[in-house]
Amino acid sequence: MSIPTKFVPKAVEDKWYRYWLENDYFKSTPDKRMPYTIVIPPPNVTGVLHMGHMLNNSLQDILIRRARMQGFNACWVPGTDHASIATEAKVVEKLKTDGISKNDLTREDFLKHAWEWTNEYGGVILEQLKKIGCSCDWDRTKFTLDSEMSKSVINVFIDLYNRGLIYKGYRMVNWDPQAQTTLSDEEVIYQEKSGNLYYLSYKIEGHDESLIIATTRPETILGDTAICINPKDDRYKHLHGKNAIVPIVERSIPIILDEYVDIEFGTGCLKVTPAHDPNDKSLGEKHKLDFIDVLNPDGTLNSFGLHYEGQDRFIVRKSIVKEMESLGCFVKKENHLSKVGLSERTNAIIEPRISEQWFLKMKSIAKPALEAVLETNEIQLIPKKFKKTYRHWMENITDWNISRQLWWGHRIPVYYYGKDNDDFVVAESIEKALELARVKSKNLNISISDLRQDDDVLDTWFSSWLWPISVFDGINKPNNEEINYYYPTQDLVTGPDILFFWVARMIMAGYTFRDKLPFSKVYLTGIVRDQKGQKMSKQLGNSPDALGLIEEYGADAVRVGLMLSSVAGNDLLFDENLCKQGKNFANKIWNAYRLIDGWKIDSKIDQPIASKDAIICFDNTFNKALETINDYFEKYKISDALMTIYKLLWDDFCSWLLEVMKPDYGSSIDKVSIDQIKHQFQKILKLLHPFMPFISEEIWHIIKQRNISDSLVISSWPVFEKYDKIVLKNYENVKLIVGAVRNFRKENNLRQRELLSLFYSNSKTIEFSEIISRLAQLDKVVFSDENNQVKGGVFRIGTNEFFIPLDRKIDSKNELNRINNELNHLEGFLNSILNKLSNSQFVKNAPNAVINLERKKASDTKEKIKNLKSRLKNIK
RNA sequence: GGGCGCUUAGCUCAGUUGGUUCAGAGCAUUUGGUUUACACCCAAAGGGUCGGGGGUUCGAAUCCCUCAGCGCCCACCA
Repeated sequence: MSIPTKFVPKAVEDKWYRYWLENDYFKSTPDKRMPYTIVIPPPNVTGVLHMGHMLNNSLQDILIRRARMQGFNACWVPGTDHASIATEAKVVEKLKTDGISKNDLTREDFLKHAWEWTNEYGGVILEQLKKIGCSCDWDRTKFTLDSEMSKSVINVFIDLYNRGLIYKGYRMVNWDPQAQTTLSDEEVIYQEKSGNLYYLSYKIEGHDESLIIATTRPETILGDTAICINPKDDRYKHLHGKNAIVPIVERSIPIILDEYVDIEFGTGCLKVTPAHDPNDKSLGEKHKLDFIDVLNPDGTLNSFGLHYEGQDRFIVRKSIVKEMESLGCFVKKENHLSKVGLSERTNAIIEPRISEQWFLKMKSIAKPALEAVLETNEIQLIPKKFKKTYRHWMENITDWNISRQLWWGHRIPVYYYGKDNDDFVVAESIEKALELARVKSKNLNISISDLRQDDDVLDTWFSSWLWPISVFDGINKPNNEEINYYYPTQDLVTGPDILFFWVARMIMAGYTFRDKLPFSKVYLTGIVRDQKGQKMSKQLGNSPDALGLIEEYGADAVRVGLMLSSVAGNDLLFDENLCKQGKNFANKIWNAYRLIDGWKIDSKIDQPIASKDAIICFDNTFNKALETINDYFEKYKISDALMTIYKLLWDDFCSWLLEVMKPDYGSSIDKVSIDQIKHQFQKILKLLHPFMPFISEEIWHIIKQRNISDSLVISSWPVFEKYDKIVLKNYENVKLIVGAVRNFRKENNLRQRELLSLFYSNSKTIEFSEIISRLAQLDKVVFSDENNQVKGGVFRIGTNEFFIPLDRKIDSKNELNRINNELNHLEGFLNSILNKLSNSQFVKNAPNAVINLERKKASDTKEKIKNLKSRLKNIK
């Protein structure tokens, strides 16, 4: 036999992927069918495939492949995200290794480098997705910086501005003094660091008395504009309404009252520096304090720093303490553990800094998005537990800071024409801006050279929140055929970590720009962790090489490995052993095919009854499994669906069906049987296809029969047919009997192939006895009520008693033990039932069905006990 | 600090509205097997007071309270 005993994935994966592409099986265009659409969560354009992507995209592929087989017009739109911050940082770093500093480049030059980088590395990840079998419509590939996509973003900005939802405001941002840029909150890593807490005294105006504040950042003293105390703090009641004097600058500042101050912490007196601390900023706004910024962008003090101007903030921290000492204002210092924000990129200590940013008002657009998930259930989150998190965020939503001080991204379409803060217009092009500026300023002399576009770009999410709409160009051409057909999409598969950043905002965008939901189901995967429960990351180096895994185990196996452990919303502890399990499974499938393929067919042989019965049993089993699998899919229990298929193939198909139908060595199989087996196998391959597309397609093509469509990928999902519960019950019984005979052999050290006979009593017929004979190596399975006369072994299944004559000493000790154990168990069980039934409360309160059930249990158990006891007597 | 969630077999997890023998699955482990598809195999076995305590109920893994441990999100103490 030339077929290898082990499945070799490499040999088939590329072949079939190419074949699918060549035949345009993944392509979708609007037609009469119902659409089933998924938009991919666009990975970073310069990213490389990691385990999270594998999980995510395998799931999407499973959903889309099944939908395709179900007859939907399946459309999976792929693409990549420009990922402003991450990409810009990478480019900056790369330039640095080439000896180029970003600060030395013009915006245009920098963007040229960035595009070069993007064109070189961009899309690598999409190629990697193909390796795991993703059936995206690649002709639709989008990039968030494509001109069409850009236009959508700009149009949306203009639209929102015109609706009065976008405004300019001041906000405290994370400033990286080393890179001289703002960072998003996500790029700030908080670390516990031990530092000092300095106690310093401030004079009270018009008094001899002082008050003592505690601070970790003495260098910001020069920016103090108030002292804050808790109004309930009895120690300081006498200070209400007074002023204090900031040492060194000798500035008089008010003593304000706010419950924000923790009486317990430090001295209960807080110095307020609104320009350098987010909390102080809100105090400053609330109490209308002055904002004094004492820092330059590079982290040195500015002119407000007086004689410290030009010195680094950390040097000033030390010297200012010394100066305070000499002034007699220093009281003491304590060790203090505090969290310090560090830049993820440069490791520099972040300075909170107030700057001008663009904001989007969220309250009004959040409303329909909140209702859709919590009230109408138009959009479902899977699992449901995320609804609460979603609500919490949406109800407390704050305005969205959409500007970033970066170059790589969609530049904010705001053009300034004058010196005033309000001298700007919002327009899609500079020409248009000129027109508007002339109108707004009533100055026709303004020319293009007078216009200056805002330097900032938009937050990356400000483009990705449009993704389900913009990939179909639904912003620019709101009535085009594609958007009307594909939108709203069906399922979105993504991680819970971007529920707010992305999912919630897409929902808001959907209702804001199309008045419709963007998708109806959101499947939130877990985060892939290693076995210690740590998040997989490059820094930790605990992330397995995704492509390496495919290389080692095969794409199908890796997909199975991931799916076996992935319950929606639960983090999964990734274990390479799961891939091994997937590989073993692939091999099992492969060998099932090898077995079938190796049989000689003889069309003159009649089909044995056992084979005919086995097919009946399997067919019913299949339909029951199909019902379960479909139900699991409905509930997005993908791993359960896979496990059901796994067991269907491994246990029911291989261990039972094939074992029954396998012709004896050297014999041939009849035509009917082989056709039926292939038919059943093909149905399983269909179920398998979404999970294991490559191996299923490979085997499909080898065993396919003439009247069957070309490719599995476009074949139809099996249609559920009603199954016969009685058949299944009898089949279960068969399995129990076979198992019992096998046990009997084992206990008595009988050889596998030694023929035995089986007699049974208490039941006139045993269904599918031919199957039992074949699998348990019996010459007959017959009814007899006289089996007790002969020597042999006995076992019981349900109420039926079985007897195997054996002309040889059998080990009755085992049997005695077993019967006694069972008797004990049954008697205890019976007792508990009888207790229950004699409990008047139970009889009074429990529903009739439950009571009847208990009665039936009691009588069944009594019967069993009676049988066992008579058995016991006979053995003795 | 605020909010949410979790705790079931050695591991990863199922367990619908409380009610059949409901305590489950896969993997792992142990034992036994195989000249006739697959040792990436076959057949079987062991293994859990459902985190602790209390309550509601005729009846609790399931509902309530409480304690302990773990995790996530948000806001962060000068």
